[in-house]
Amino acid sequence: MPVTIKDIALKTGLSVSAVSKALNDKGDISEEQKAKVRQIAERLGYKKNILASRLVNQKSNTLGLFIFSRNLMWSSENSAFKYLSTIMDEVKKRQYDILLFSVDSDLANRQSYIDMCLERQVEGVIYIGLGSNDPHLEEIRQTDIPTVVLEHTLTGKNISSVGIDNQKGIDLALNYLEELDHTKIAFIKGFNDVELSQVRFETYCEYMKKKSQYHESWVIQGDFSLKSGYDGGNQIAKLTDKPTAILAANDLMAIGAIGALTEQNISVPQDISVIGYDNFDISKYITPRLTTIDQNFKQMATVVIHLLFEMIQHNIQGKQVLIDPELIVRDSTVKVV
Amino acid sequence: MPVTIKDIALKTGLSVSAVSKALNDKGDISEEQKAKVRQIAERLGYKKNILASRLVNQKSNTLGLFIFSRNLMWSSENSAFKYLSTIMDEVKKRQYDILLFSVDSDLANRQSYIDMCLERQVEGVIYIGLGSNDPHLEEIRQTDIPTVVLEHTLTGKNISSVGIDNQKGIDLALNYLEELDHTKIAFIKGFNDVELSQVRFETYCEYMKKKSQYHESWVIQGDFSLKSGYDGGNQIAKLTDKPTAILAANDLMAIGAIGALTEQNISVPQDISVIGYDNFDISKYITPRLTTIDQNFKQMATVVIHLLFEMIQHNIQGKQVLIDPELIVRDSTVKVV
DNA sequence: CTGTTAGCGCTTTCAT
DNA sequence: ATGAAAGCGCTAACAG
Repeated sequence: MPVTIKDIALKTGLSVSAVSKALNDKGDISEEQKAKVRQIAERLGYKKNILASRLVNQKSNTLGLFIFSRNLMWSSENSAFKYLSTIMDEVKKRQYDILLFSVDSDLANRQSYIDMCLERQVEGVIYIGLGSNDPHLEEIRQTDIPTVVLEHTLTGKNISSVGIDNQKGIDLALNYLEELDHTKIAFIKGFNDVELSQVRFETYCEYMKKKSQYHESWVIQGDFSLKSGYDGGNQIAKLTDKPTAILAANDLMAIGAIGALTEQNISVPQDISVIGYDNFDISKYITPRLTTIDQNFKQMATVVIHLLFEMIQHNIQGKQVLIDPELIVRDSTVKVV
Repeated sequence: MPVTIKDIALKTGLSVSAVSKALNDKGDISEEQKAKVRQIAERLGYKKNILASRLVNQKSNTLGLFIFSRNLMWSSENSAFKYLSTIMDEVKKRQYDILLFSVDSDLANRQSYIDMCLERQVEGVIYIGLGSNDPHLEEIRQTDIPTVVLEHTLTGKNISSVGIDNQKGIDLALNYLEELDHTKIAFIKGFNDVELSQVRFETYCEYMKKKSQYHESWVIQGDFSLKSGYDGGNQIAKLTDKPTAILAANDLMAIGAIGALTEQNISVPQDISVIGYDNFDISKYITPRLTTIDQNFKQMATVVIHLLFEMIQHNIQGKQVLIDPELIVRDSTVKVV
């Protein structure tokens, strides 16, 4: 049996409420008593039962965190982790706890995300990697719990969303390739069911169609994994009408593709230029060093927390924020000869 | 104001206790009433306040999770994430919640990890990436809360630890290099203050000293990051008495080193063989494909959860488990000519 | 300043 | 089968 406030009351001869006041350093209690209580508490090894205090305070000081795309997560190839450290720091600063929620891979069996949060009195929720056809999307939009969605736009009274301006990012890449005289550009897509993937692809499509250079065979379906990029690279290697450049929807697929091309004796960037998206740290260290689009994960995470607490504490309405991406030129892209 | 059990009691004309029984599907309540209660609850949008029920049940159904090495985490280059998905799944299966604890980077300012857990009535704790000179180590060892430590051996009445047999892993690598006739082997170390790093280095030391081939200049201090591997590679490139092989304490440093060597026109593996440790997914896709030591992260995570719940539910004593590593031969290593 | 009382939302004896 | 009452550990309003 852990020691409670009651035990301290008995030992000190004070009332429970006096002890509570002392422990919480309230004003209406003498310094002597405070000292005494603290000393006894220390000696008894007292630890406050935060669950109980949260119940009476009607305040959980807890945030819920959902991370999706588990398949990617498994291989630590998930951008979610890029945000995590910043989120943890910022949340801790504000004295909140984080409940890390899992989601059943079995769609049908899923309990409502909102219910999980409601039952735990969660004050705010963060979603990372939410799918654009997730069955609970509408429910999330309707909820009263302040919510921030990363990498996916969602509007609603208590919803903010933070993402990269993917259209701008892809345009950045495409325009750069244009400067290098590339017109035959292949695209390796990510998962179809996340928004950022759709936007990246659509931006590519529009550009290529505008240039009358859109060819089905240059569009490769990937899933953001290294493996799918590798497979994509092999597929492109087999093409008779090869592109001069490949734009991948993320760095990992770009790296996978480069691996495959290299194996097929197609050299990057001499034969084919490759450009990624994400600016993962590793992209700077592979050979050739990868040209890519930078996302400022840390900035995004900071904005997420800022928006969330604005909603929680000041009841401010949700906002949609798009962060500007940046082109990082390295060695995997070269001018067409 | 959220709807409570009391509201349902009023609406149904039943008592609070009857409603509680109905909601929890207990035996001593008629089926009709159960149905009625459930229907009203549904209509009112009732959600159980789990905090309250945990308080009375004296059971938090919550696990604490600590992830250290934040500096690495920040770049998603942390093996911690490799375990995370499995841990989340297994914990969810058992109907437990996970509290993700942050640790102040400011050592002095740190609240005791144990206190954080105690206050939240956490039933079990998992530590990933605990430093071997963490100030709270002794406290962790003393705690009554069932605890599992990953990647670090720690013994105590309620402590289990799960790790890779790092000595075996490094021996695997070294023996393989020996088969390839390498005698001049450099080593890129990780952080000095985590156990796995120490073991990996010591195993290398012993081997080299046994062969009378140990040279200070072949030992490079890294920190597990790509960058430090890159710097290490540059350092090695400058050596007059160059090694014929580099063993890095993890894949990321190996990849960084390869990057640097390549830039210095030292080709891997023709000039220098490189071998990593971890078998990160990416290692299969870079050029040259990296020879490395595999750690079965998923297996490790499964063991962690198994041990933890054995301790929590069956009061079984903690165990120290070492998982066997495996050598993965790829293209970054070659026989000395 | 200090103690008494009530109560957060839920569960569980124990009568009825 | 149902309800009254007590209580989990803590805090807050109010009296004294």
